[in-house]
Amino acid sequence: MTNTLPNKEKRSKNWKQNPEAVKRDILKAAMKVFALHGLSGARIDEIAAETKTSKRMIYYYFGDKEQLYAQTLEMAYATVRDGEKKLDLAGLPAAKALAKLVGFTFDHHRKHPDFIRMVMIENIHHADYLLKSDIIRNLNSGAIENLTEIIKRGEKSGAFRTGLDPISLHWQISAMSFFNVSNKPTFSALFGASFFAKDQQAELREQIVHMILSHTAKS
Amino acid sequence: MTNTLPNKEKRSKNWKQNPEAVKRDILKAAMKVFALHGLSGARIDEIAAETKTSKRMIYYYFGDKEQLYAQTLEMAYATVRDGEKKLDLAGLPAAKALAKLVGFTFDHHRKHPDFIRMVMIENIHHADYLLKSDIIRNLNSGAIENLTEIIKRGEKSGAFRTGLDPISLHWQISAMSFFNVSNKPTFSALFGASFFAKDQQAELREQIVHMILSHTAKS
DNA sequence: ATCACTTTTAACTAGCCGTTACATTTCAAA
DNA sequence: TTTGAAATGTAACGGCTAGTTAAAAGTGAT
Repeated sequence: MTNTLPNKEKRSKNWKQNPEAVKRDILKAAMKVFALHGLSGARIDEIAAETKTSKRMIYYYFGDKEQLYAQTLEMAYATVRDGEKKLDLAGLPAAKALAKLVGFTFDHHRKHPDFIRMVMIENIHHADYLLKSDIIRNLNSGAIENLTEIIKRGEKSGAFRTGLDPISLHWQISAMSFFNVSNKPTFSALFGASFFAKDQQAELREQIVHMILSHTAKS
Repeated sequence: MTNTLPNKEKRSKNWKQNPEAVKRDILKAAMKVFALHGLSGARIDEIAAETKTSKRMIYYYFGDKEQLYAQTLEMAYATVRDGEKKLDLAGLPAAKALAKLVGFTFDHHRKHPDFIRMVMIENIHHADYLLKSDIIRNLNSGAIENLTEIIKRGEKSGAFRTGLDPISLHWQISAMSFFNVSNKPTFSALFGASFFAKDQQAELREQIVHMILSHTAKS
């Protein structure tokens, strides 16, 4: 090991060669193709064709297909969780905060179908790659902390019934928001695509908010 | 076309060669492997190894991998929908009937993870194969008819609020029952496997029944 | 004995992952 | 300014996997 390695942070400032950008470009292309075809269905050549660079560079930076997939999954979680940070619930009373959170989650999932599909694929693979990633597990504690805080406020103010479990609540919100995107193809094939049209989705959104709120409200 | 075809029903009685049994055997093996690895991830050799017969017979009876997958999907839907027919809601008042239906669906999905995984896989493929299958589409009208009937009774008796949509209701029940199985790997990787332990699942089941009932009840 | 249906054995072939050879460019450091 | 490591491009290839098929033999009704 030589200790005269150039400082990567400094160097990247004025470089035209930009390894980080190339990596991002590859990950973006990989996300597109993996989300479309799954891990085994995706072709490295197709991913390469979607990049500005070449297949050669994929192996140069990521080693093999599985490692590329693993890092793509990490990126997918990171970007989506990053978007969730923009939600600010601080000033609101508990019920309002929860309503906003549910609605936001519903919208957010709809806006990120590729992320949903990555999670679907990961479930097909029994979460093998997620389990290997320390990064992803750390990202997801935030969602629960948010809910824990809201529940606490709601119990104290008397708006919520007692004994609510943040993980169960998160599960319920996730289930309906996730299913709405993940199962759109089969559901609309069986019961009609109109269910996923704009106005029907707006109504569904309100129903879900209502379901969660009436479930958490003091009876 | 020769009209001297032997009567297949009669023939199968004393035959040792039994094409129907071979096909069923293949479909069963295919279901196992497709559900485990997906369409592109599944290996014909692995499917063949799971059968009592050989790889060649798969092609003899099913043509190619895609047709085998398509028929496996049809079988998956058929068996599961068949199991649902055992549910009898005739004598019950609407609210009781709905509660029973929700609980049953939750249990039924849990009992058929391979079916759930086939549907997940089909969603990854944008329901391409489901759309080609007339058989499957016809199978699924039953679920909606059941709900329509329950809603009608509930509205008439005053137990339910008016304006309930059977498809929305079916969506809500499906979402939570489906997600519970489909996303078990990632969810338990992120938030702990204890959530899927026996007692916690029983509690979740009750919560879901409660959510649906309080949502349909007259406010 | 015939003939369609069924089954076995074994091979073929295409595609795709992964690798490598080789040349060139970029930029920091000596 | 020379040196050298890191980064990129082009192009080809090799090996193995896995889907598919050829050919021939077996089975059983008529």
